[in-house]
Amino acid sequence: MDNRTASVDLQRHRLPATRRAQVAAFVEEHGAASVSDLVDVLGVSADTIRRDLDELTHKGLLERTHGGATRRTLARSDRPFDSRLLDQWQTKERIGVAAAGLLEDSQTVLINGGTTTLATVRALRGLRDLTIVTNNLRIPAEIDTACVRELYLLGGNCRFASLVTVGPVEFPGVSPNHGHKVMADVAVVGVGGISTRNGLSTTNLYEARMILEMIDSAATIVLVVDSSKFERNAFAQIAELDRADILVTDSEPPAELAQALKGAGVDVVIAG
Amino acid sequence: MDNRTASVDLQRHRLPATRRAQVAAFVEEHGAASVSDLVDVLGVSADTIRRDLDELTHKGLLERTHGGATRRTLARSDRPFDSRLLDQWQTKERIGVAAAGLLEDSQTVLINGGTTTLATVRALRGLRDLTIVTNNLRIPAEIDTACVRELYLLGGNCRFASLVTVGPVEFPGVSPNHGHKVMADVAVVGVGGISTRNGLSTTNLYEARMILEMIDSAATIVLVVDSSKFERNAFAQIAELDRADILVTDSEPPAELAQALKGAGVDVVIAG
DNA sequence: GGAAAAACCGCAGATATCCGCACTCAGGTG
DNA sequence: CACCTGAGTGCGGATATCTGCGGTTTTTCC
Repeated sequence: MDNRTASVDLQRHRLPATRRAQVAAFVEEHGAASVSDLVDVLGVSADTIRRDLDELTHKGLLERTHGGATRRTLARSDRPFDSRLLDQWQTKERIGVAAAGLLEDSQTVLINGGTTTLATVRALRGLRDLTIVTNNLRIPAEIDTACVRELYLLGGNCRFASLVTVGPVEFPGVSPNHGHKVMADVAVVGVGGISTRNGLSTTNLYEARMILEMIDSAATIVLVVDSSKFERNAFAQIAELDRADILVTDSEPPAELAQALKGAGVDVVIAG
Repeated sequence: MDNRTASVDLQRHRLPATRRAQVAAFVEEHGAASVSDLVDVLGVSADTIRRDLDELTHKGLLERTHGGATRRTLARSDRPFDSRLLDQWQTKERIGVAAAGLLEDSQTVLINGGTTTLATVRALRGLRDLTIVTNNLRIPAEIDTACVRELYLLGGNCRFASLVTVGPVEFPGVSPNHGHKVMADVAVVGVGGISTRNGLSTTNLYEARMILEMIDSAATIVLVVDSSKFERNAFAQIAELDRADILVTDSEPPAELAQALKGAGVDVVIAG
C-alpha cells in the first residue's frame, strides 16, 4: 500500500511516457494486472490505462487480455539457473521492459554497454524501424532484427570483460578528413554508480568519456540502473544528475538521492 | 480445500486470462484434469471451464477429452544429425590451424568476417602480443585473451546474418577532422568465391569494398577458403588473384585454378 | 435400451471495450 | 497578447465479451 502511495506521488504531473513505463513495470512485476488495478495504482481513468495497454502491446512489451494485460509469455534460453542470479536477472528484465516502454517507433537510440541495457534491448520486440547506435557487442546477436532499420556499431578498442568497444561516438566519413557525429532521440545508458554528490560514474575512464559523449549526442537521456548502484561511486565520474531525464530502476532510491533527483528534474520509474 | 480458500482470496479482480493460465498450468502439472476438478479449484461454473478448455485446445496447449482435458502429447524430439555440417566444421578448423601457423608473435593482424576466419582466431592459442583489427563481432567472445595485446573493432553498419560490421577500415581520430587509417602486417581474409577468371568475390558489395581496403592495408594477404568456394563467383568482385600472397585451403584446387594461382604468385597451403 | 454425466445452445446481466466529442494544456506563430 | 494546433485525457453512449443458468442434445457406460 505504501508502495502504491509512492507511485501515485511520483506519477503526479509527470510525462505520459513515464506513466506508461510504470504500467509496463507493474505488469512485468505482477505477471498480470487488471485495468481497474492500474486505475487504482496510477490514479487515471480506465480509458487512459487501456490506451496505455494498447500502446505497450503494440510495442510487444505485454499481452493484452480482456480486462487487463499479462506479461508476455517468455520462452528464453539464457535464463540463469542459480536462483540468486535469477533474481538479478528478473530485476534487470523488469527494468528493461519499463525502459523499452519509453521508446517509440522510428527513433534513433544510442545504447551503451552493460547487462541492464542489454535487457532493454531484449525487451524491444514489437517496436519497429529503430535506428540503433551502440558500443555493445552483444546487441547484434540478441536484438530482434524485426525492430531495427539499421544498427551501427561504434568502432574502437575492445574490452573483453564487458564486450564493449571504447572510442569516439562517431564514424569515419567518406572523405577521410571529417567523421560523422551522431545525433539520437534517446540514449539508454547504464552506469556503474549513481550518487547524490558525484552524479553518474563508471569503472573505466574511457568508458566514462564515451558515455558523456553519448549523453551529449541525444535529446532524451534514460538511465537504466539497478538499486545496487545507489549512492555508489565508481572510479570515473561521467556527469551530474541533471544531465539525465528519466531514471528507470527497481526500487525507491534512498531519501537523499531521491531528493537530489527531484531537484535535478529527473523522473523516476520504479520497476518492481 | 485450503487451496480453494487461497484461490478465493486471489479471486478479487481475477482476469479471465489469468484463470486460463491457471487451468493450463493445472493440466500441465497433473497430466490431466476433469472439468469438475477445475470447477472446485477455480470456483467458476463448469461452462466457463469448458470454454476455457476449448480456447486452450484451440491454441494447442492441451488436448480436450470428454469430461476434461489432458496434457498435449509431447512432440517427438528426434532430430536428424547432419554429418555434413560436422565435416564442414572440421574442415574449417583445420584450415584455421594452418592459417594460424603463418602468424607470428607481436604482429598486427586484420581479420574479416566469416566462419573460416573465426576458426583461425580459435587456433591462435599460443601466440602472444597480437594486435587485432576486425569487423567480425564474434571474435571478441571467442578469442583467447592471452594472445592479444589490443583488439580493435571496426565500426559501421551491422549485418545480422553474418555478425559483421561494414564500413571504412579506419578509426575516427582524436581531432574530428582526420581519422586513423590502419596498417597491418597480415590480413586474414575469408571470401565467398575464388575463381580463375574473376578472382576473389563475396556476396555483398560493401563487404567487398571493405575486404579490398583490408587488402590494401596489410603487407601480407592470407586467404582462408574451403574447397567449396573454388571456381565460384559470388555477387561482388573484390580483387584479382594476384593481390593474395598465401591461400590456405583444405584440398588441391582444380588444375586451371592452381595454374592461375601459380601465375599470380600465390602460395597454396593444403591443411591436412 | 436407458439413466446419468457431459456438452451444447441461447439468453440475460454485468463488465469491458470502442468511438466520437469536448476539454485542457503546453508550444509555437502572427 | 490572442490565436492556433495537436497530443493527452476524461466522459457518455453504443457495442462486444464474459459468465452463469436453464433447457436440450449428445456421449458414456451399465
